[in-house]
Formats: sequence, C-alpha cells, structure tokens
Amino acid sequence: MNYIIYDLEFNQRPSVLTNIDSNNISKLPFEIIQIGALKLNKNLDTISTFNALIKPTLYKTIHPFVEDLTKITTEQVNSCDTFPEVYKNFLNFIGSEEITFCIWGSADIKELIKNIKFHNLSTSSISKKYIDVQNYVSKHFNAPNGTKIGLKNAVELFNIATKTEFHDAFNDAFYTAEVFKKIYNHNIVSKTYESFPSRRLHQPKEKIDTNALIFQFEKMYNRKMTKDEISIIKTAYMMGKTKQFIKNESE
DNA sequence: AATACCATTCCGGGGTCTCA
DNA sequence: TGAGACCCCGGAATGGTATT
Repeated sequence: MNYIIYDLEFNQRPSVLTNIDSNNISKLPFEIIQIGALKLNKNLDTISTFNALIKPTLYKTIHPFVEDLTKITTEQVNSCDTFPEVYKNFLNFIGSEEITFCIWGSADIKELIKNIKFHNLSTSSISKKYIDVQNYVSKHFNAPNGTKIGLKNAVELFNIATKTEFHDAFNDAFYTAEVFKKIYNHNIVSKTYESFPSRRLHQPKEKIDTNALIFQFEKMYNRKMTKDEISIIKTAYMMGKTKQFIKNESE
C-alpha cells in the first residue's frame, strides 16, 4: 500500500465577469493549475514525485490574487498541458498499486473530483480513500474548537526546516508529507470521499390514518361505528401513545 | 476575492405530559 | 380532543477560519 500525498493550486473566476458561460462557473468555481505530489511506500520513504502546471481552459487568466499567492503567471501556464493530459500523467504516476491519498484539508479531494468531472473524464480509476492530515494535526495540537491549523504553522510546530516557499503545490505536498510522518500512527484511518454527501433522510411527519383505524374496528366488530365510538377510539389511540397509564414495576 | 466548512446560535415544529 | 407548558431535535442562519 502506497501513500500519494498531493496538493493543488487553483485559479478562480475573475472579479469582473467576462463572457464566460455562467453555467460553467457554477459547475467549477476553482480550476486546478498545479498538481504536486509525492509517493511514499508503507515505510514512508519517498519513492517517486510528480509536479505539473496546468493550462486552464475555463479561467484563462490567472486571478491577480492567485498570482500573488502562488507566483504562478498566465504566461507560465500557457505553455503547459491542459488538465486531461496532466491528469493522465498523474494517474500513471499513481500507478496500479493500492493507494491512499494524504491531503491537507478536505477541499483538495473535492476539487480534484470536480475538475475530473468537468472535463468529462472518468472518476472510476481514481481512489476515493484519503487521509485529511490537517484534521489529525489539529487534533494532535488540540486546536481550539472550530479552528484548523494552517500548513505553515504545522510545519513550524514540528520544527521542520522550511527551505522552499509555501503555496506551491509541490512544496506544500512535500511539507504535508513531512508533517504526515510526524503524526503517523496506527490510529490514523482513511475516509472515503462521497461526491453526494449522505444527507440524512428526515423523519416524515407522523400522521394518523384515522380512516384506516376506524375501518379496522368496523371490520373487527362487523358494523359501523357511531360518532361517539369514533371519538372514543381516536382518544384511546392517542392516550395509548402517551403511555400515561403504563404502570411502573416498582408500584 | 470567492468559496467551503465548522461550530454556534436561534427558531419552530413536533412530541410528551397534564388537565379538563 | 384541545389547550397550555415543557423539552428536544433538526434546519436555517451566522460568524469565524481556512483554502486557493
């Protein structure tokens, strides 16, 4: 079993809307422009790495905010392959052995699947098993309720040397791997990503089928019930439900 | 800037219980 | 049954934190 630790950088919709199809925007708010990854074996040795920029096809110019954060420019990505090609290479890199993804937060698995679907590619060949490293680290350091530890903080808390910049998909994947090694233990279990979050089916309102109730009595007694009887039956049924006449054993 | 997630908070509906 | 008091739970709204 291998671990694939990966990180993504996204581009996003420009602040000023252009002629981009609004239908697509709702489908894909974040377009992947870099995938960085490391493959670790079960002893957590790095056995292979992957790093690729991606030419966006939906939001073709890098949002200034994203460029500032990631230092990735429109020029840079323009000479790169588009997502389908890079994804194919990424799958090759992952290989055919059984794997578990390790990611920082849960957003990256979600966005990866969204991007795959956006390009009408199959999601069947990609593992849905993942470990949210950020979640385990936040627990490890007892992060206050409702807060998560950022990658940079985690790296500093573990005194991991920071030789390279953050907000680069490969570097962040590398740091995530280093942090993963620090917290790795046998209590860590992977989760399975569901694209359709299992929304709990809410209880339907309890509605008494009065007609069926009365009909049952009429069948049992082989006659029509009078108005009074109907009223008494209904009341008795409700009273039965309240359990207010149940005797306690101690009494 | 845009988005997602999480915990917290708030509200209302439903159920329960009691009384008449 | 119907009214009123109470409680509990789920959904909606909110605010903070994180992601790029």
